[in-house]
Order: sequence, then structure tokens, then C-alpha cells
Amino acid sequence: MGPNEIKHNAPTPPYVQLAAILRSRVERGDWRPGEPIASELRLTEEYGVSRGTVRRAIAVLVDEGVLFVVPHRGTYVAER
Amino acid sequence: MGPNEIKHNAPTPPYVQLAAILRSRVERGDWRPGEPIASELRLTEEYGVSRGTVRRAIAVLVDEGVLFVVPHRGTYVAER
DNA sequence: TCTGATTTGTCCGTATGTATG
DNA sequence: TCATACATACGGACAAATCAG
Repeated sequence: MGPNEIKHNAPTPPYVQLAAILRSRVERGDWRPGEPIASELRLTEEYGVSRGTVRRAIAVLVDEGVLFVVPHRGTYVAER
Repeated sequence: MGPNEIKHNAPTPPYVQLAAILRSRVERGDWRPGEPIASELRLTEEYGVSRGTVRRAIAVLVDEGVLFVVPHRGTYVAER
């Protein structure tokens, strides 16, 4: 883990921090294009934030074209 | 209550008066270690001061190690 | 077909964080 | 100092869709 921890008292909001973490995990190849990333519930447990924060972070990456959501199925890594 | 009233025309600033009141309430065991005290909104209603004043008073006690704040969750009594 | 588990969708209430006048 | 507004975050609850058995 290391730096991949959410700081609640940082000037950068948790959802922005988490978005950066998830972005780097995708770039690192942690999750490959076309494959699902961890579920929202899993991410809340892994990073100690609320689901609302997780969903907001995902929304950022969806907006960037890094991820896409399939309703009731999961969140996936976009194809390049 | 009784003496636990904020005097706006006193030489001692409201936030200092409130800090003293809250400190005594903790010492009295009104709120126990690890448990949350009243919310900022609740305290503004209870003592007739603005939220800014409440937050300033809390900041004093946090500085003293009497209280600690969990962002977006509440203000708690420090252990010990 | 049925059942239960999983996942995202949505809404609500409450709390603190921050900024402005 | 006060009053107000909005942003950010947390937690809970329930619905709807999906999937595996």
C-alpha cells in the first residue's frame, strides 16, 4: 500500500485522492482493459471511505474515460 | 444549567466561556471518553451562539487534548 | 423455475469543512 | 460575532438488476 492511503484532513478531498489512486492502479495494470475493478463495497473496505466517496471517485474516472460502469454488473476498465 | 450561560457583554470572549463550559462538562462526565459530544448545531441551539463560536471553542479543547474531531462524523471526548 | 448472493442505483438524514457578508 | 449558504463526507436503508447454484 504505502502512499495509497486516504487522508481525511488533507486539502485534497478524499474522493479526489481515491480517484488518483484508482487511476494509478489502472495505469499500473492492476486491472486490465475490459476487466472489472473491485466492487464499490470492496473499495469502501479497502480504503476506509464511504460508498458515496467511492462512487464520486469512480464518476471522475468515468468522466475521464478511464472506467465505465455497467449497471448492476460492475465497473470496468475502458479499452485504451 | 444556571451559570452555564454565555454573556456576550463580558470581558471574556464567548468562545472562551463556552470552552470552559464544555471542559467542565467533560470533567463532570457528561460525555464519556470515546463518545461523541453534542453536534455543533446542537451546541449553537443550546448556548445561543453561532457555529463559528462553537467551532472555536472546540478547537481550544482539541488543542488541549480534551476533544478530537472526526471529519464529517462528530467531535469526541479524548481517552484520558 | 426458484433462491440467495452480489452489485450498482437511489434516497434520506446528519455532521463537519469552507466561504461570504 | 453572527447568520447563511453550499460543499464534502459518512452511514443507513431499500430497490432493481444480475448471476450462480
